[in-house]
Amino acid sequence: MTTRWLTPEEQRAWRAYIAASHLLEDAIDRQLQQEAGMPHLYYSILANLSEAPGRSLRMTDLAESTKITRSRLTYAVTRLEKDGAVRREDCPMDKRGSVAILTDEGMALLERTAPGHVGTVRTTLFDKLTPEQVGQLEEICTVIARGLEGDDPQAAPDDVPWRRRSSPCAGGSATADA
Amino acid sequence: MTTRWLTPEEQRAWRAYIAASHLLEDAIDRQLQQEAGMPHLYYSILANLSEAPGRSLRMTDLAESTKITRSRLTYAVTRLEKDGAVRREDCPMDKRGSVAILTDEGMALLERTAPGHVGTVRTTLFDKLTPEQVGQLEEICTVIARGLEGDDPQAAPDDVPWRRRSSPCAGGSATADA
DNA sequence: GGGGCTTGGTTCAAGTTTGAAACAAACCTA
DNA sequence: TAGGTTTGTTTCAAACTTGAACCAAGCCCC
Repeated sequence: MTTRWLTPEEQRAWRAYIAASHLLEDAIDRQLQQEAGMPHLYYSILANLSEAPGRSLRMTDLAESTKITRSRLTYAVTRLEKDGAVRREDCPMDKRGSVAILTDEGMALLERTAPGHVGTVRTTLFDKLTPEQVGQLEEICTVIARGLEGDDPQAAPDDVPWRRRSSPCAGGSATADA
Repeated sequence: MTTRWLTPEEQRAWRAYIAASHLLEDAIDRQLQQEAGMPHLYYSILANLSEAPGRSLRMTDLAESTKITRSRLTYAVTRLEKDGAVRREDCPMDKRGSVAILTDEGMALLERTAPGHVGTVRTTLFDKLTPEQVGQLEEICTVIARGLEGDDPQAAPDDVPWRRRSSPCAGGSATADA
């Protein structure tokens, strides 16, 4: 089949998207690097942990919830562990597994830096959008994400339409990415 | 001033955005790495060059148009030069400057791999959106990007509202990022 | 016409990401 | 229950990114 090129509208949208996502990620990374001493991804890892029951999550679940690869997560958690923001424990239910746990120090860091982060997200993003646009953005992103979720490149064409996973190691807590 | 946290709608939008942008970038990077042997950014650099007059652009202009730092670009162009996709020349008008030029080989690579890339952008993004959503996405991203454009962190508070730059070294050509 | 500031680009070290391989524990299943 | 496969995680080397220097070349202006 001959390529269906992008329409002019699609091209404009695509370019705008690329520009916005680069600039936005840069701005947020810079702000967090300055005030929290870590890039956005690392902050998100802490934020995700803070919302999980017991402020802890198995590595694979954490990778899934932050949308990153397991090896990237391993590296990140290793560093966060050195920083004292996270601690690793063996998973009691599954000897293969390990669990990342947000330490009190990590929680404190999060609480201390959350206002600045939210501020940046606000001024760079939400303050620029109307409430309708916020809704539109959510819809658009949700659709895209759904289409790509658990999109293991090596899954057979009409394989596994269902999705797995759920945490074993328990608790109860709060405080978000932004 | 006490922090204005994100509303529930904003939180949902923000999370969806983070997820979508990670997943999308990953999918596109994987596809391009496979079929073009380079990550998305590098492909974009070639695409940007292909559309510039003379298929060439000064480093700073290229960095500006791809929304990346100069040092990142230097590294990328060095690699693309090794690959034979790009060539560097001294800028005749300004002895400090250097110009990146898309080689015929680079152009051929682009033409060969563009269909696959467009295909991915289509199936992961545009096929999932209604025409209205494409328009909304463009608007949203344009606003965000405008707000962040040339956002040198070290620019004085109410400094330089105007923007500079324009290419010196000339020509004429085509073929887009997607 | 020689300082002093700005601009265009590169370099370097430290940090991060990638993807493939390695491992070990868990899960079949005959 | 041994053997084979899958799953959870880490490891390793190679590639990439970051930010702070650095080095010229242009600019300004007295």
